[in-house]
Amino acid sequence: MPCGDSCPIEHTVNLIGHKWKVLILRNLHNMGTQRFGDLSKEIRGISQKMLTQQLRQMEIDGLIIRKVYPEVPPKVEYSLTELGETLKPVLDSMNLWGINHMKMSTPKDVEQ
Amino acid sequence: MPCGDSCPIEHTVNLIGHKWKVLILRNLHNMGTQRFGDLSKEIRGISQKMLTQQLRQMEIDGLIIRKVYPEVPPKVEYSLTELGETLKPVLDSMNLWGINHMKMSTPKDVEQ
DNA sequence: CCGAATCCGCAACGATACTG
DNA sequence: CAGTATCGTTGCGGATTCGG
Repeated sequence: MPCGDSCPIEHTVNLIGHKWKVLILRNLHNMGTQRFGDLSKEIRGISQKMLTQQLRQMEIDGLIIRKVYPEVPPKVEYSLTELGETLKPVLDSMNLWGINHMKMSTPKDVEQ
Repeated sequence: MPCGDSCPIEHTVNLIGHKWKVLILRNLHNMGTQRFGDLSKEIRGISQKMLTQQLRQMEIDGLIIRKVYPEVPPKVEYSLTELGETLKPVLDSMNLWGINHMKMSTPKDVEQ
């Protein structure tokens, strides 16, 4: 992995070119600040380890903010940074494409 | 495991929510039809196995077309399908985000 | 109790060598 | 040239455990 960021889209891909990251960002965009448990429940299919791992990396990359409340029971909230907010057009385009090209197994049942 | 196409963006992610797929699509978009060796050289960092694997899946998903020339030496060309072409807005938004937020000397593009 | 860390089994991945 | 085969390594999911 010599390069990685030689092209603009490669930079983007290195930050959000991962299935779970996109879904996490989608959740934070739609729902706003969310707790770990909320994300875990909403994004069913993701393991706790994967969720933690991706959240940590996205925090390092400056896409999200991790706020820990030193309380009992533990409470950790995740929210988008300004940089994370700027990804909205990308998420929107992906969402729009999904709407237009999803296999309509149940006709005209496209909820949006 | 209802791996999810319950949401539009999940459908998109299931098709192109992978680092290499995005880069492959980017190449086919920018360069047009390309041979296996071309993709392998342009997308340095990807292994042949990974390239083959992702190309096969994208062919199954109807994003690209694989054209084999029954010759010696072998010649295989990959190109975008109509469906694959429709992903251009998504790739463009990712590329645009990369341009605006890549850590480089874009003087004052960072403002939005 | 919630969020994260640990161990383990398995699938994915990279590098190399080989084939048609 | 365009893959396939094999192998060693890494990454991931699941269950369990820790820690506040």
